Amino acid sequence: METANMLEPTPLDERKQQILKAVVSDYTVTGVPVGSQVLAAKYFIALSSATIRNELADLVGTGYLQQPHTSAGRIPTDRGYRYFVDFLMQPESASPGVRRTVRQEFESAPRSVDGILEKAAMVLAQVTENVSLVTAPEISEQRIKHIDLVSLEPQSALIILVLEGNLIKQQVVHLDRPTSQDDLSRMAAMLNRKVKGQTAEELAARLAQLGPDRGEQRRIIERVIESKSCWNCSSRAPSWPASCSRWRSRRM
DNA sequence: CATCATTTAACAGAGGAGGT
DNA sequence: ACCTCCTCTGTTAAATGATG
Repeated sequence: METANMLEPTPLDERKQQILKAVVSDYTVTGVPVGSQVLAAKYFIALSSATIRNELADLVGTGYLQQPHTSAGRIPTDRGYRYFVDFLMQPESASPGVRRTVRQEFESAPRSVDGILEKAAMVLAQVTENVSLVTAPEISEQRIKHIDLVSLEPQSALIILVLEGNLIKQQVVHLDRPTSQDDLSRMAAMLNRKVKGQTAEELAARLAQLGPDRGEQRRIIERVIESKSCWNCSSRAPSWPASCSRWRSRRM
């Protein structure tokens, strides 16, 4: 993976896009590096191989293609495949049969996140006839949109955490002393000012800066970090459940 | 008409495959 | 190991087309 190049796609003009598309298509079928003459003969009859070589050299320069050795054709890089999938590949619409299967399966799916993930993996494997892996979003990397604190009992409160993408997490926190809803609301307002837009990592750094005298605040921030680190852990005993890691998938 | 950008053909060199 | 053949590349000068 060329991580440095994967960050931002370099814009390509129409012809470079068509050449990249042809290289990826041809290479995925033949498995051999694609040369300028092959491209000129099969895909770009109106262009000379020399013109295509110039374009290929530019595509190598921008990191979309690579050359195994000096006298070989070009093969797509990870970045090239990424660009192909994101911008050049024509998505195929699902057949009526597949649509029917998906609809039926999800109508009977459990309502829990875990159940939905499991059902998604099963349906994907069924319709593609391939092994499938599904994972929940990486919540720990998502930023906080809003925090709310609701009094449950004098010494316990519910933390409601709204994350990017409108994901909502809830956690119960035990308080050192009886605290009114007014106090919790003030604390929530203060927390929103301080932690809004932060990730779990940034939150942990802020936690380290808090003095020992900020007991309640510290406890709440700790709970927020715990909430963000797990997709569907229980509100009383936060832990990473085995089922969370069982389904992992990545975009291509 | 001059200038600039693009495209093309031709050439030399690099590297792989196969034969001896 | 060496040679030959083939394929492919990069470079360069010339041709072509667009623009002011």
